[in-house]
Amino acid sequence: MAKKEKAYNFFNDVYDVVRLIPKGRATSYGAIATYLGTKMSARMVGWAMNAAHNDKTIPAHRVVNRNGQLTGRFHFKTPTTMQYRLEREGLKVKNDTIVDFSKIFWDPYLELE
DNA sequence: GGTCTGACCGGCG
DNA sequence: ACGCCGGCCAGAC
Repeated sequence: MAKKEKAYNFFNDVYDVVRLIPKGRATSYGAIATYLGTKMSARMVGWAMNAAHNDKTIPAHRVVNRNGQLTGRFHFKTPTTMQYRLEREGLKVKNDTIVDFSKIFWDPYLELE
């Protein structure tokens, strides 16, 4: 029971951080994992996003991999939904990759301290 | 109930 | 520079 709750909190923390991502910015799975103190478990962040589909308040499109690549685009309704939303927020996406990702990169570790 | 995979990342050959 | 491999945790078969 307790273990399950712990895992649940981890997912919840991920959602919480993702929700804090400002419009027009993006972060990476690894950055979130690092902020949560489980940098080695960046995979779990992605896994958490998968479950995040249940909650539409989570801007999963603002979370990409360290390359700024929209690796999770196929998990949306359509493969272009993720790119469309990012572009609508003022970001530039080329070849499924965020242009100037390092510039718009939102690091929770720095922003949230 | 063991095994595999997954929206990742960093290190090593 | 490129490619492979291990590691982390949780869920699906």
